[in-house]
Amino acid sequence: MKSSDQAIVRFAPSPTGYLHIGGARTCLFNWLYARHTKGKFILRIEDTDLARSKQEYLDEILESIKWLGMDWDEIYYQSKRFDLYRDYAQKLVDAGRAYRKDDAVFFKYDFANTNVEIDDLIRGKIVFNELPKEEEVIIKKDGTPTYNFSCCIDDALMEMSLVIRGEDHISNTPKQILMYKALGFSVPQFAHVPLIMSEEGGRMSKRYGATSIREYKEDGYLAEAIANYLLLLSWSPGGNREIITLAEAKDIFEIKKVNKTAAAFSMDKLNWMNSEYIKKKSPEEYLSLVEEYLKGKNFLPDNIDKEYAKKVFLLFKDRLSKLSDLFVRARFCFYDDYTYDEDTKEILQRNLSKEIKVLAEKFSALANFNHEEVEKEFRKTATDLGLKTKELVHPVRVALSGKKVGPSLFETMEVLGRERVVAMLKRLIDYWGANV
RNA sequence: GUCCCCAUCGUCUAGCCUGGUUCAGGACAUCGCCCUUUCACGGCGACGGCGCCAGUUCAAAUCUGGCUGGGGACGCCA
Repeated sequence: MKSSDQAIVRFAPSPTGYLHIGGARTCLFNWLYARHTKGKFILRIEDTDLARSKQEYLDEILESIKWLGMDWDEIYYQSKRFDLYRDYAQKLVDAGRAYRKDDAVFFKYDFANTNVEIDDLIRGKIVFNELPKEEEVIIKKDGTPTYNFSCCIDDALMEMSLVIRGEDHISNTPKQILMYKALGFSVPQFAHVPLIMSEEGGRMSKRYGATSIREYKEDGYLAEAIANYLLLLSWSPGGNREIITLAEAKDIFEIKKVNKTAAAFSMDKLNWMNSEYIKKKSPEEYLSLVEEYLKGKNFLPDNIDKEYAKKVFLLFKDRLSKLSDLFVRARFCFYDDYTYDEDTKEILQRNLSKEIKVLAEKFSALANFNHEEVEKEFRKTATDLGLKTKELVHPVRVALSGKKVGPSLFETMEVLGRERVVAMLKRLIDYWGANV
């Protein structure tokens, strides 16, 4: 037995789907609690449903857990423990607490023990007035155990000091408590964490955007940001703090501080947090993150100069919500087949062909095409032409990117290079020529 | 239908356990101003909340009850 302050907890995913937001947070809470108490964190794969469990899901779940920054001390597979569950079922049959029928085993609830109390660390005592049925299947006719049964046996045998799981399991708990008692096991403590709701308040579902951790990774969210954001749903480090790493959270995390209220998932806030984490990265870290992210994405043209690409990415670093924003925002730096966005029409209404032509000539004659020189020349030219700087900035930005918004214009020009800048300016002049 | 859980700004939350220090603090979003090369970033500011009704108390966001509202569970799925 471990000393009582060292927790033994588990996360018990079922490989019948990808690791989703809710599961990830339950996992996070378990992991944090185990690490906080210097206890043990067990992964238990609940793959008793042979038809629906898939290797691909298992791989993905494990991958996501690691990606988020967690690790585990032990891992078990329920599919390898079927004999064990059958043995315990047989014990119950022998004791007259269960019976066989149609190859299945039915557990008989002890109704003398109807008032089941749950000792819940988050919610206090929960008392149930009724038990829904008189009996429960514990071994299905195919010989596999049902959830409540295998869950009880494993939580007891693996000596869980605390069962941390979603609130949706509260109603399973009285059934399980009765089984613990029938089996002669001591009943663990429970901590039922609130559910994560969709932005609309209902259940999280694919209809309302990504639900799996994998999808967020694919979309260019950083593991630290996801973990941090998930932590903030139903838990707070206090002191008006929001940005916190797992390593820091581990020191102060208390399961009793998890609140009872279901929290709505906010994509806006996640985006904000992700951008914070991107900004905090050093240029080198950011660049390798982008490189890793772009693998297999087929975004960059084949023979693109790597140094050029890096400069482009750096241009956008502090203004991304997620790495995939690059696909839309930075595309103009790699391809020149873009068209001008619909919302730039207003800017292009005023025909500045003559002025842009002068600017292109000045740029062609410029000794050093770096952003300082470009800016100086740009401002001077605008003034000479009787324009405010910004009257020239807007259309030039559209010329170069097709967009109304973007990074610093002069730095962008330096990165793009003289040749490309001049060519794109001419393209805008042609556009005016064709559209007037 | 039965059982269970929950209830502070639009959203996430601090405060609630141990009632007065709170005409409730922070963050996201929104809006405004400043900076500026547009957006963004940054800075400043605004908007906005203790669901309702009783009760306890000198005093309630904080304690109690009811109501209302939201959520969950009722599979030989997990």
